[in-house]
Amino acid sequence: MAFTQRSEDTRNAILTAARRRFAADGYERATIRAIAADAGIDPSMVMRYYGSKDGLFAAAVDVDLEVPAVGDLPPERRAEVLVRHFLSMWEGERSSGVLTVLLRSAITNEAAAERMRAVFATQVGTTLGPPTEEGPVRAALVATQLLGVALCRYILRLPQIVALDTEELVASLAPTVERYLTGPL
Amino acid sequence: MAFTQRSEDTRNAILTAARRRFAADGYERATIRAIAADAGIDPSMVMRYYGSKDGLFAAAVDVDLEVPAVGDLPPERRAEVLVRHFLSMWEGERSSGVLTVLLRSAITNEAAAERMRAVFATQVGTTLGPPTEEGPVRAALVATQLLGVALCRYILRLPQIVALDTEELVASLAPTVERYLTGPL
DNA sequence: GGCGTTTGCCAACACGTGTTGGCCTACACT
DNA sequence: AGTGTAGGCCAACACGTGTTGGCAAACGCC
Repeated sequence: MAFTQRSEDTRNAILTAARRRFAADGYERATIRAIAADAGIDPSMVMRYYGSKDGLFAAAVDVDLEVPAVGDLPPERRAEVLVRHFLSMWEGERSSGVLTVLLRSAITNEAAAERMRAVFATQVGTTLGPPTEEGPVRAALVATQLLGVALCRYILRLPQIVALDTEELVASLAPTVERYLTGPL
Repeated sequence: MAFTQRSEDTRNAILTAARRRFAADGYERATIRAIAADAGIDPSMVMRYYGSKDGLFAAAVDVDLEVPAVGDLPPERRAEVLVRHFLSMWEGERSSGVLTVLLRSAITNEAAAERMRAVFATQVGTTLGPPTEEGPVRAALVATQLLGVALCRYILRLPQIVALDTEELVASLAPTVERYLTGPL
């Protein structure tokens, strides 16, 4: 695959358009026709390149969270680093909505939910510190808070949460995350 | 409307089936035909009783959160009462999945998201205490944590969160909620 | 320059959807 | 018992969907 430059270009154009549409409309409402129109090509090309809508979705949702190894940091800094990284992943241009796609469709699509659990298990549960008995539970509690913020801020768009800037969010969330990481259970 | 008993029965049968289908499949995947089949009647009846799929959805998602007026309680008890109430609303049989419907479809359906913001604004934002300047922000922060838990527990079904029982959840979440209600911003 | 492969578009299919109108049936009321 | 009204089903429509096959054009290579 990927011989010529031209094919790679449209391939990426499709993927970008797909992520934007999936992020904006969710899996079911995002139509192949709309994605193709955004990419400026014919719907049948999407099929040729990605096989099916499911195949395109799988490609669009293939993401690396790049969770930093906070285990090496002093305990009192871990929470802040995590919150900052998480927010920057969501705000970042380069992610181009992958996380929105993942979360949004994990909610309506069981396959996507399974993928999300896998992402969590492999990329989050293991990197929060030394593998102790209670590590995964702590990581999951952190996830409830961070995903809750993402949900309210980027999907439901609760005005009060949207209005907060990064620093205010960090100040509010970091103590919570810190307590989940180090406090009693 | 609602003259005979028979019509009221099938009306409720439709609504129950609709809630279950909407909760299980989301707005787009839940088809009127499937809902009608579950209710044991003809698809056209759904139209006659609720006008359209949107109308049915609006009826299915019409919910009262019954948020207790925690403003009257001593501050240190408010968080625990809120968390307990929230969890019991989700676990409760009587809700028959209304909250799942609301959250799940608020994510793919902009109308549902708007409704969710409205529910939050009218039923949550006002009942958490005396109407101060920063009240709504505090309520919204509480929402991020509680909705995050609901998301991970009832929709994504993160194993670590599903495994916790009510008491463990309350013990973990109440301090967070308490800090959002009373701590510094 | 000629030729095979790739890139792309067009038109169409098969299917499932929300929605509608017409018809039969059973109830309620006098 | 007779009759009007409401409850219910059937068949169909119009539409948008994912997907497919065939055909024109552009490219890379000899």
